[in-house]
Amino acid sequence: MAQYDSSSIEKRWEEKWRTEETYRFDPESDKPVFSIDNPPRYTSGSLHLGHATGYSLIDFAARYKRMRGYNVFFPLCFDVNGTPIEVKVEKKHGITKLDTPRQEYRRLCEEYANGFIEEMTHHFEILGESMDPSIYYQTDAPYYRRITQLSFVDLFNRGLVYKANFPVNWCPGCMTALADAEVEYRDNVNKLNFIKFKIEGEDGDVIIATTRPELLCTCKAVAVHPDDKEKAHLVGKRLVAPLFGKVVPVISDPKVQMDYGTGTVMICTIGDKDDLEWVMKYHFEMEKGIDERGRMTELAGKYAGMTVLEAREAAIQDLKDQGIMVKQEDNPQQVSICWRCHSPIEYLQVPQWFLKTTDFKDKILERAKEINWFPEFMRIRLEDWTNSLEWDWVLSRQRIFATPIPVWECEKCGHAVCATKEMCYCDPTLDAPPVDKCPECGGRLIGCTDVFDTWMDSSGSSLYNTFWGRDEELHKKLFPMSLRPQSHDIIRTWAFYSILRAEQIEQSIPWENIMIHGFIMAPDGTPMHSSIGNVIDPIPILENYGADALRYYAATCSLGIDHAFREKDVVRGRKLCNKVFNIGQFVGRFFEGVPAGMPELRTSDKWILSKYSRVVDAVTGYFEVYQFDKAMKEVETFIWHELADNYIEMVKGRSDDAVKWTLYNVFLGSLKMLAPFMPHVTEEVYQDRFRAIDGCSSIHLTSWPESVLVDEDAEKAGDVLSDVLAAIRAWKSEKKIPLNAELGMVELVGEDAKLLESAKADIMETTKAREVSVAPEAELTEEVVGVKPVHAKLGPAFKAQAKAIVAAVAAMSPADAASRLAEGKIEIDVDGENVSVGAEYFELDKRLMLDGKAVETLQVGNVLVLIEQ
RNA sequence: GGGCCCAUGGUCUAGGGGUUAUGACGUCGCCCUUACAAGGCGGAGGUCGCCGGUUCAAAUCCGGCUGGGCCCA
Repeated sequence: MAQYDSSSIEKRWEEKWRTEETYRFDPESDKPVFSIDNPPRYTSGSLHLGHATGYSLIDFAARYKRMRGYNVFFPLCFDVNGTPIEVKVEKKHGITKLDTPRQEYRRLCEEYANGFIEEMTHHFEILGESMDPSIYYQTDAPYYRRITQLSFVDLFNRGLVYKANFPVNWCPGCMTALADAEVEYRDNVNKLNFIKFKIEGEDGDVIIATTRPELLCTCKAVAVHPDDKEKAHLVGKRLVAPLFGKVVPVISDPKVQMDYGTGTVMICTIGDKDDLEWVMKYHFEMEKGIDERGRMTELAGKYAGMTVLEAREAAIQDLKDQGIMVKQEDNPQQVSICWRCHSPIEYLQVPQWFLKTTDFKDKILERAKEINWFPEFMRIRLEDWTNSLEWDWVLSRQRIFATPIPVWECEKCGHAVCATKEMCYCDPTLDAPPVDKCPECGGRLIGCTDVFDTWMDSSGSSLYNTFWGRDEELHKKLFPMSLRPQSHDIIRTWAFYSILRAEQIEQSIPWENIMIHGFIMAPDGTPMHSSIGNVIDPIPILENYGADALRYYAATCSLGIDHAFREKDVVRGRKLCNKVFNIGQFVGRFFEGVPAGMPELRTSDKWILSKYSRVVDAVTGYFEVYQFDKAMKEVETFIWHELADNYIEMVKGRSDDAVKWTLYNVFLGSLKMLAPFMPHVTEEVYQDRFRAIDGCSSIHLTSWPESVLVDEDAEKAGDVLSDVLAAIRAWKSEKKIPLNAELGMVELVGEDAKLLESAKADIMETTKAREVSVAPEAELTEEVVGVKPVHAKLGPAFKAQAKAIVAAVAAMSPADAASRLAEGKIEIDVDGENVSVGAEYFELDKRLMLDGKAVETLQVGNVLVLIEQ
């Protein structure tokens, strides 16, 4: 009759937790701290199923640690920075950053992003996440940006920051650098030009294919594939590029596509993404053939001043005129264009700020080893990434909605003056520099308009969270943090940069542990994309099934790998809520007058307590290594199948102290183990059934359960008992006898039957038998019905002969084999060799027989159950 | 193309050399039993992606292939 109604119940407890500040981190407390470097949620608005799952996994750890007595630091936080918001704001208001005053542009971005925060905070609440608003932060706030700037000042003063040229996506139409997110693609067909390069010092020439002959003026090399035997002789030679007469080497590189064009490609600075990669890989000197306006530079000689397209046409004409053009082919390609003005994008070198990173590779690898990775293999990804680094971190971005780089530069000599620590937070486009004039040449200082890569902000979260730069004492106490939770796609960014920053600022790891979860896929296992239209909105799922049910699904997602969404698991979660709720409804009546200390227990009580104790140990172990899926399964199986299906079914009719005490403790402990996963339903049951006795204001403020007793004899007896009861239930089911129908006598015979001597009352109550007896063995005859080889012993002892031994024994009748084994060993002929195999290599399946009795018989392990109806 | 990971009944999943391969959902049959029919009991359903190798023994270890996921500044 009773059903668990998630919607009203969840809301009630969420409100209580909020108003009572149940999850508040206490900076004054003496308890050990467990701090979580929670991923600040990006303020994009809608809640994604992946977020719902990811943050629930983190919450499991937070709640578990709280119950283990830790002062848990789990901040509510938001990431409010960067290009995606700029792009959305420009679309929403129909503006561009070029035609909007800087401050106004920032204000619109802030307004837009902040507009989501209330709703997103609400999302966390209805998911039951135990984040603490008292340690709230958002990454666009001056108090957060100050930390980014402070750390930069430190790095700047230590000489770890420098300025150099670096290629960026550049839009000649808008005259601005573009983030990758601002680049769009368009299908296009242009000409692939086959042109002749002379081999230096030889007759003969080589034909290369290029779509960008205007860039011959920046040609750096010609590349062929290492497997290309026809062209192998060219490698190491030098070619003379036409039009400009540049002499360039021939190199071999596996990135060359042998079947494209002639399989010989020219590398320029910089025509396309492949060029970019080669330039970075081989450290070619970068020559600037195209300027910021999209016109050819002086390097292009007679083409200087022309637009790229004009220069290309002119170059093609000249190549044709000189007889260097062999042929032209149509070439379908994707061209990168600006999302604002649709101009083709060029890779252009512009001055950028760098943070020294490659010098720290070894340190980062060392730190990565000091951190515990869950799962372990994720560290390999970080190591591979670190080892593959070819250049330093480009810190600067030519954007607006981010943390300003606190630097002023001399307009005459370019000397850079950094802000003092006291000045931070500051905005050099508004604030005055720390000195009036350039200390080098006395020139005017101009505020830097560049901002930081937002990873500079994000990677400082472990510093911000531990009060670095704000409260030295607290920082000492809190740093490094305990846990970084994150997804696997941002190992090379968030995890990597966080480790780098902690090393550079604190010569330390940022956190002791890192737990990395996978992605939630669409039900068919493919990624969810709004463009495909297969995105699942978690809100209706929350409304239909409740947060605890969705969290149950999250718990089934093992760490490190991707999971297709399974609504069926959410349904299962709801059923588990209902089950737990109903157990609560039912067992409450046992709790009147629960004895304080452990009373005299029956075997069945010891059995469930012993099982329970093992489950507590197993679940605790799984939580310690963030294996929530295994912890969940262990708790669920125990509550549902051992506690409810077996023990409660068995003790329904009892009301003694032993059953009261056992049920109270086992169910309370089980609820507590479930509480991190399903905070609402466990709170409901706790408040309704346990609070008056246990006395805590919330189950989430109680302490984690401990094992009570381990009694192997009771467990064995209990296992036999539950097998016997299950067999009798199954037998009734098969005979179409109602389960609650009375039975005459149940007699138990055999080797293990005596274990059940103390459980006779339980059997009587559960099976409704009028009498239960345990019979002596004498009345039985024993028959061997099977002789099973023990492979684990046989294999190592007999190696290659094992197979023949197994076959020979299988060929004998079980009775025959058993009678030979009864004498100690069996003689077997293996390829003419007489092998003697001892009885210890076999197990016997026995059947116990009672002749001439008109009863139903059930064989349960070594126990023969006789039933008189 | 490179690195890491994944592939197990109809579907999803556990298991990482040694009895009869785990569980959920679905499916079939039975049961209103002093909480829960959103429940209980029982059954059917698997060449553990493919091909090789190591081993007395491979779902499990190794190599290759196929398909999928994330990342590659």
